[in-house]
Amino acid sequence: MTEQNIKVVSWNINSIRIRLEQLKKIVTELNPDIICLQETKCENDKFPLASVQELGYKYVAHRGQASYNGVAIISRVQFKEIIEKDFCGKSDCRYIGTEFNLGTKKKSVKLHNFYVPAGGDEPDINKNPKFKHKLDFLDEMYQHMKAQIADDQYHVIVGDMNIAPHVNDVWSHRQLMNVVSHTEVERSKLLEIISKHNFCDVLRYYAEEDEKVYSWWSYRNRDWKKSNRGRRLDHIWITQNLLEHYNDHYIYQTARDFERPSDHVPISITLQVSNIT
DNA sequence: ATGGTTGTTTAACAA
Repeated sequence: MTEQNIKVVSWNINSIRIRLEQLKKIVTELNPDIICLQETKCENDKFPLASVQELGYKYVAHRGQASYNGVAIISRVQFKEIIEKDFCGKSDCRYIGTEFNLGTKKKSVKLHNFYVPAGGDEPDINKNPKFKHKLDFLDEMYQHMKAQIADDQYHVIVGDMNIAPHVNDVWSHRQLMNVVSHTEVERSKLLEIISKHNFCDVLRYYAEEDEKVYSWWSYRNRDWKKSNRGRRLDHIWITQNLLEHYNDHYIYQTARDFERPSDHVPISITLQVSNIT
């Protein structure tokens, strides 16, 4: 971290244990102060804490379960509190938050890291309980963030939301409108969380309206770059009071070409925190 | 219209 800026990366790592070398590369290339990870697929006692700390991230908050899900926030900057919450009555480790004190006045900035359920294949709550879980999760996410922002502090919300809300967040709106991640009901629920809480959807806000923005490319395409059938499933949202502190953002598309890559690429935001008062 | 791949864990399951 410079004294001026703080860089936060969000990445669905799809197993932290097999991609530690890639995490190291991302640290070298992007030099983030804080990294939010999803799909760590790693139980708490198997979390590679020492390796992460050797990369320079002394402060670690993580919640994981075997085989599936799991989230982590690793940081060079000390946080003063960890926020843990279960959603939908399940202990499936899809959320973790941390509270920092930043800027000259040591103002509270809360960072929220989400891994929204993918929702299965069939976009019908009567046939597919995983899709119902996804919609229920979004409702609870709405309420959780409503309670969180009641303190009128600074909030950064990141994660794999598993929803591409805008028409140009997918390679073909027409072909994906009945595909889970881009159905009307999911898109409107996600957009409602953003708009009703007055968040800024950073990656879309700083793009042209007709510009395609992707963070994920399926493993099931032979050549992801050639077919370029991407979706913007990963998000960074900030409260309006942080918009004036926005410095930069980045989608690290190069990571999709790593050897044995995750299907998601890291996204980042840089905030100028020195003048937070 | 269908199938395509990956990770965890070892036959499915989830993404």
